[in-house]
Amino acid sequence: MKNSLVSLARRALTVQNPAADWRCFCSSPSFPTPPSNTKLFVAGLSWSVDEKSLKDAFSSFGDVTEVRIMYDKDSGRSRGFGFVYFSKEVDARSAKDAMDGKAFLGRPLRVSYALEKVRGGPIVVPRRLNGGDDNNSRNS
DNA sequence: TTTGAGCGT
Repeated sequence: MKNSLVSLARRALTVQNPAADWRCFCSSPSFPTPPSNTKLFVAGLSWSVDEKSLKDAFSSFGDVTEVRIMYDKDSGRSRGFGFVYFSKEVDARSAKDAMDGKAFLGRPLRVSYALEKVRGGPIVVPRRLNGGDDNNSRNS
């Protein structure tokens, strides 16, 4: 019967890719363990710091999967900050807690969790929540 | 060319 073939064809077209639906579930914003905790934002780097030395410094606290330093495309020098990828968030936290504030190559190092990259959207920096131009009056 | 808050192809 032709009707049977049509039904089959319709079914095939209706099914499409079930994987697409799964993708939506996987990219749910309410994911329990965000991988953002494994990415560390390292600032305060000297202009002569390379990825190798940075990785060597952070690899002592855990498994460093990758280290990336932002370089200036014009001058080719490092921008003074980079990103360190850890395999475990516990190692990342240890490294952050240990290397944050420590001097690296003569410069104070600042380590914090990297912000999640958002496509086509401004990066939210929860750092400037402490006011700005107002003078802080200390209470004793 | 030289030193500093920051968040990336």
